[in-house]
Amino acid sequence: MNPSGISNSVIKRLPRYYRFLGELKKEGLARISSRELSARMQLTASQIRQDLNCFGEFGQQGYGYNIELLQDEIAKILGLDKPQNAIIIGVGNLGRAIAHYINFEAKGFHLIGMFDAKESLVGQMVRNVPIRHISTLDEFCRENMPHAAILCIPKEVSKEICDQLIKLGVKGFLNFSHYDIALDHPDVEVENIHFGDSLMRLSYKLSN
Amino acid sequence: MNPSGISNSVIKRLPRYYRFLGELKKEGLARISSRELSARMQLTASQIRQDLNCFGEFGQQGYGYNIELLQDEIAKILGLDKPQNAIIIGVGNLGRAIAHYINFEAKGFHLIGMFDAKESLVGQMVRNVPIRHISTLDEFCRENMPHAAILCIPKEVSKEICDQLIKLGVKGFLNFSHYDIALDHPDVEVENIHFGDSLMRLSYKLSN
DNA sequence: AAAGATTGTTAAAAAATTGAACAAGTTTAT
DNA sequence: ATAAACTTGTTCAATTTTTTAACAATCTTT
Repeated sequence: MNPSGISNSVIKRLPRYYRFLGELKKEGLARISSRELSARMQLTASQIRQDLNCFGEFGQQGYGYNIELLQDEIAKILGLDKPQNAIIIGVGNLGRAIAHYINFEAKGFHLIGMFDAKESLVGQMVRNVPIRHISTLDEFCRENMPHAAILCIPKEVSKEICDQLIKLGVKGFLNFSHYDIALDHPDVEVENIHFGDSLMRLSYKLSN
Repeated sequence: MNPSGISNSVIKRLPRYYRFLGELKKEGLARISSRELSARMQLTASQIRQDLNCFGEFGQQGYGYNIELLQDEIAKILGLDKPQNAIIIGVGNLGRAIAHYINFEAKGFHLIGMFDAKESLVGQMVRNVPIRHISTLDEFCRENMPHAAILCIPKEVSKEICDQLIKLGVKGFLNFSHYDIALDHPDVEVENIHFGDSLMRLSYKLSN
């Protein structure tokens, strides 16, 4: 069990609930029962009720759940209603794609800066956010206090930047590098996305 | 337990073992014991021995593991020694970044094609692979038999393309879209990467 | 006011994961 | 050559996690 008292598998499922509820809303539906939702999501109704019950009582007997209301509640649970400032470190192909591709506001974050070591990139705007030189990171963080950093840099430079960011008060990382942040900094929240690992697992599954 | 008889958590750890062994090799080391490796990876020695024992006996009493040999064995387990043909569907910011950023050959795949619906992209080369028009997908697949597809397209078009690809014999997906492939096609191998979900989980962790 | 539906909650069952222990076999040092 | 020090593969038990089933309480609908 987590420090929070909520198991990891529940937390992992939350964004999916959020997404499905968004779709139901789009379909114009107003209410849904755990049984209907379970059929759609390929879960058991029991599991859905239990998952939600970790955080409160959002349904009504005989009625089910109000879709919009439940989605809002899950948004609150996920903290989406209080966006946190985030910066992107590394604006190569990946960093740039992330900046373009992701709707940060809808995922609980507000992108306030991008940093790279390449002088030629400095000053460029991506989605109204300017690329700054990595040497200005300290100053920027002291002034703007980002909560989270998205690491789109190679493993080799990750440790140094991480140390720096953590000293500056950054508490969370979306980590695309293969540097093991959590191992060196157990006090910090990390979400890892490792394309390579995912591909290797796919390779495994296809080979066996 | 999996069809294969190997638990998911073991499979999830395999790429990390592979990476760590690669680093040890780079450091010029030739052998390592489960205890040393466990200290580096923040696991128990027992777990490492048990994980490896799922696939065979790769160590020697009193000696430990030969690093290069063990890495090779894990490569074989992951199927990295027999690269599978892969295609990228959707060459927007994300697809392009993936194509540039990932060393497919090192992860068990061989990138043989990229597809997009935008005429203006057709003919462009990315890493020596040409972008083709999505209308030529059928023909291409029948001739080249890709095993895996990397979906860098929006949810709305994913279902249709998936159906098409599966009919054409594609067995594995690296899925960046929010379409639930596994739900409609339980017979197919899928690795999901959902940036949005990861960000929301990070938001949750930072808010609680 | 009765019938039907569905939640929140509890408790049990099942499954997965972890950790400790040790015989058997290797290596290293003397 | 021998003994001491290591380290694996493997087993077993313990723990934890996850899932499922069940039902009283309560709401909705007719």
